[in-house]
Amino acid sequence: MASSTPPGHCTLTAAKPYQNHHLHHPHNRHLHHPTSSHQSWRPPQVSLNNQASHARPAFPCLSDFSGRRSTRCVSKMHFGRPRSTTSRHSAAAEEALQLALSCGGEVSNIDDILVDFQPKLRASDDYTFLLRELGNRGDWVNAMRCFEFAISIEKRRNEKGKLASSMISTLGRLGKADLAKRVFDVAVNEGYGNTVYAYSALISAYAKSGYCDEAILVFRSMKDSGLKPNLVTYNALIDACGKGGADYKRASEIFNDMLENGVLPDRITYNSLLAVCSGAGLWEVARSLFDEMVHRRIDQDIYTYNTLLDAACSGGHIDVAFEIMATMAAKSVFPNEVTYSTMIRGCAKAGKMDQALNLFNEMKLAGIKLDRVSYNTLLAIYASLGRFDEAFAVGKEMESIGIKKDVVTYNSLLDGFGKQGMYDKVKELFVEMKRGNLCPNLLTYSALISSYCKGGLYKEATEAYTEFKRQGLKADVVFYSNLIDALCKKGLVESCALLLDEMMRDGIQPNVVTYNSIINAFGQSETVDYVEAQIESSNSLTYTGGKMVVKEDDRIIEVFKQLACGKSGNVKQDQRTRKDFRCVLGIFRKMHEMKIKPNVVTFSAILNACSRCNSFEEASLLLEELRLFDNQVYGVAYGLLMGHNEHTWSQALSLFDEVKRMDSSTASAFYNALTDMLWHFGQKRGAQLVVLEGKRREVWENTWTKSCIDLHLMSSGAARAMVHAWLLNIRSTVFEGHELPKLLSILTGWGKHSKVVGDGALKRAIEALLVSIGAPFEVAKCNIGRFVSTGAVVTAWLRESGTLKVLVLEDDRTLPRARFDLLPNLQPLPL
DNA sequence: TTAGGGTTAG
Repeated sequence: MASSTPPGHCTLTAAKPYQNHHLHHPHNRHLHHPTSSHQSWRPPQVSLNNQASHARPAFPCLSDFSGRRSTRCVSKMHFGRPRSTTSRHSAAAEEALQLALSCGGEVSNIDDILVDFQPKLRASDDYTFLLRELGNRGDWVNAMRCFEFAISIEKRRNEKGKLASSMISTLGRLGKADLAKRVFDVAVNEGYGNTVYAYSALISAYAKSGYCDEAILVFRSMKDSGLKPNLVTYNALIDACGKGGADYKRASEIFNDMLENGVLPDRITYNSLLAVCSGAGLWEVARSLFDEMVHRRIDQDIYTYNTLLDAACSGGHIDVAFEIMATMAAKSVFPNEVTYSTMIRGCAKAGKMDQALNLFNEMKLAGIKLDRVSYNTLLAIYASLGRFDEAFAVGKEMESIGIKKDVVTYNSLLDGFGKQGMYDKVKELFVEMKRGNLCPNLLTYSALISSYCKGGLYKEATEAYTEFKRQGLKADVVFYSNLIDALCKKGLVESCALLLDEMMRDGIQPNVVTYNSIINAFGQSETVDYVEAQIESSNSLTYTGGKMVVKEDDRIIEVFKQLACGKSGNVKQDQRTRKDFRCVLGIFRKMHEMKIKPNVVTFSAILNACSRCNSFEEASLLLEELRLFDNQVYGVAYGLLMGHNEHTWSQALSLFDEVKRMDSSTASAFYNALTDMLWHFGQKRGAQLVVLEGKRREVWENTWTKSCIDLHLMSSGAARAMVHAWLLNIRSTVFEGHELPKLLSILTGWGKHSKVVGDGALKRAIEALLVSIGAPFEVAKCNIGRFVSTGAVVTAWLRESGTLKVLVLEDDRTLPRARFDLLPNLQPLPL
């Protein structure tokens, strides 16, 4: 029977792609000890060690069945969020600011204003106000000018220190961490920067730019200087752990350090810890922290809730997120525009577009004004769906209320048009955004270059990449993964191997997404020779966490040039299967070596590669070998493939329990891949059992009624197994003496959900199946994605003597003999 | 000192 808890030896966690740790006992064990002091509490612990403390299974379990589908990194941050301050500035400072703002940001003007106002401005308060306000408007040049002027006239060390801290934090908010460091260094050298405030501001500046290592170094040097970190310092440092790669282990170490040093955590500490969990995909830990906050009587605020909701949405728990959102008002924390855009994005990611759009209406009804991000979120949803008219309408509405399209708006549009293969439109928009003086960022170039590669426009890709480098932008793991995926989808695995090599040379560690893209390319690739050699030879290039080999030339340009010339090797068709599978194993080994945990997507990718392979021996050998890495996951796939029903099924149910915790699209991809593989190799009964288990667990929404079966979210194997099950189900209705509905429908869609838009592969597979079993259905006149029949015709067919035989599925292999009597879930289908 | 934009399966 299905168990609600995973087996003891199984550690399926929800960690971010670049995290390799396992999480032990995520639930906070201190919740039941109300008398324990802060010092006795520790945040839920994470271990970097893969070895669980409890008994080891016969085979290790190394997969990370993370349901997390996206990551957050600092490049997404929009800098310069205005800061609300309780200012102690004078009316003269206000006047000076207005004057500075009205004269267009010329440096000479600000100098004149500063000189003119000098007699009226009051020490650090007024200058702090001026430089902060200028900074809030993005004008860091004049803010610096103002700071330097104030420092030059100020004699008191204390006041100079205040100015320096303000300048550092202002630069930090603007993402100018390097400049902030320069200000800090000068301040320390000149004897006014050695304060907790200056150090904390610099830590925060590094945090905002995602430089966690640097923030920690500053923290250490602060301690070395004899300064005692305070609450703000610790909070900023924990924040750095979130923004610099969602490192929960580090965050919890800092938290412990904080407690040991007698600094009590506050609401912001918890909010920052929650943000780390959200970024790391540690939903359960986030929930424990939230409970801990309640228990500790630390008030929750809108940040707490919004971060918690983000963690829930990112973990695929959109229903839980709605439940939490519904409790907010009772705590006098009212959803704001951030709450809504978080939830809307969560819905959109989970494929619940109707709910996402409903939330927009709800937001308007609640009188919450849509802001820049809300509009961009809505626009991105439409753009991602290829609904460009609606996306542009949102853009217009946004502009009509005075919010200009920004770089995020354009990034969404570029991405959307790129995904639809509308490359001319991509080019046009890129020109338009530059004409509007918008500065393309890493995300812009990532979308642009990947789109061009997808479209085979390598000349354009080269140009865009050259421009990207010229801007001084640095590629990150997502940039590379996106590019690698685009090339993999074209079957250019050779080029991907080069890029993989290049990114490691550049000191960027590939993550599970990078490798999953490469695995996905197998079986549909043009060539595998080269990648195999690369995977083997890149042993010496294993990432060590620091800077790696200094790059001599740019291999990305080289790759594009080769592609533009049409140079990509080919391997004879008959050599592919064997090599492909050896390669998948090689990649798996490499991931293991690099401590990159395969996840559920890896599993689906491998099974899909098996489904593209015509050799049962090769596929079973691969799965058998993969059991050495993770027996729970690959043991189930292997067992079902081999027809080992007895123990496999109970293992499978445990695995399905794990999958149940993930979001619906992740879960359905898993079931789709598994059933496809089983169907492909003739394990049709097994495929049907899996698909029915998926149905029982509501993996696909509203799969069937008596009159209709909806297959549009299924793979062809899953759909075919499901059609058999449905027909057997309605057959039992007929034999029980009930009438079938007048009209029966089989929905396949027309390929909207397939990788190739309009491909219709599912429809063709179902059509062939219906023909082969003689089912009397035909394509509906008004909907090419629907097969229809009348109840009477289908009843007559179901009553025919030969129908039952064609509907009941068998496995090609059943070793040993299945013992259905022991397993209630394996009861034969109702006949 | 804390919250909402980009990559894999489908």
